[in-house]
Amino acid sequence: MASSVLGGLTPRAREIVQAARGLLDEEGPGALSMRRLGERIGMRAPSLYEHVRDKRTLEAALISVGFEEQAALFTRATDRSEEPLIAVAAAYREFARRQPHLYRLMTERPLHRELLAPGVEDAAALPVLLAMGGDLERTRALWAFAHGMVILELNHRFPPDADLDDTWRKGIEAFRTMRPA
Amino acid sequence: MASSVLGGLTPRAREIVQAARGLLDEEGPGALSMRRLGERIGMRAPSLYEHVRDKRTLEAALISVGFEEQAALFTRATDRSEEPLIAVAAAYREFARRQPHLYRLMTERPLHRELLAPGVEDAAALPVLLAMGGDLERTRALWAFAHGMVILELNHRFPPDADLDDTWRKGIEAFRTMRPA
DNA sequence: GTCTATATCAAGATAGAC
DNA sequence: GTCTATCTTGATATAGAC
Repeated sequence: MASSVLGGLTPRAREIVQAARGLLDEEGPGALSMRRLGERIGMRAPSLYEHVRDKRTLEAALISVGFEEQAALFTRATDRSEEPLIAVAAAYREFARRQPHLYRLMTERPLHRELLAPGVEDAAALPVLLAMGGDLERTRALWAFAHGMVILELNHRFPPDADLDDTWRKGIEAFRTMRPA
Repeated sequence: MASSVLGGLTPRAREIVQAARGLLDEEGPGALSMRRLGERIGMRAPSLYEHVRDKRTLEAALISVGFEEQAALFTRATDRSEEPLIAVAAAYREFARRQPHLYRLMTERPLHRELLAPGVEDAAALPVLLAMGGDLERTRALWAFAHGMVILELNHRFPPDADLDDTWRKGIEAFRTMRPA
């Protein structure tokens, strides 16, 4: 079991969460309704409530899995890298581009941290913090830059002629070369 | 007339857009329904359609006004400033904090540029570009940082103990001290 | 454990009377 | 120009039968 979050569920609940993930990935958060979810696994929507508490809890499970995947991806990217900051930024962007809908779900609303699997958020943040030499505020500033880049791109807010690879490079360079406080 | 966007509307349409702005500012995008809007100005929802094409067009009018306000605010902040980059960043943050719901409306979805008043988007961007010495890609990187900071703060995504003033300072410093490409 | 039926709520938009 | 009535769609969630 790659995910300890999924591993902690009953088989039917796991099936539901996995179906939710498929629906989310394929059609976005707007398509993630209990009805559509029921359709996907051949069950009426009301029956889902026998296995998952409510929709918020279901979304929290998806978010927990997302954090697990980020933690693995970021750790792999920074391990043995000579430029961990560049590597983790590339990994961050890659995660968001490959799973844009999950990324939105994870960032566009307040986190219900009490519904998350314990520790998953910190586990995802740790490799980024290490890549920034342990400086919390600089790490958050880098995160803001990376999130801004990713979400503005997903929202098609950059002008069509923007050279985003170059923008990424210059932004990262700003953080990489700044002298420690 | 402070706004050329509002100035171009019939009186009734202007009244509707202004009521929409009030509703948005007070209760957020979720409360901005044609029904609620009708209530606010003492008119049934269907009658609104005599004055505004549809909801998307109405939202686009609000966004155009937002860009006008940003342009004025950013220009005022950078004029005669000795540190225009710091000044424009502060103004950007101030705009978002003072009108969080309008800010969301302006950034969280793809822009329907064809529905905007011509030129308003560029007018808001220009003072930022000037503050960055005319470098487009660096300006976009700064924008991504500022947007990331603002939207993560609005979404309550930073941990409660985060010192956001300090994070802003460090992020801006990274961009301010970076050597030109 | 799953079903049907239903409660409740809210949305955008149109037809046609006045 | 505004109204009432309505269409169409969709959501989360519960009650109670099987």
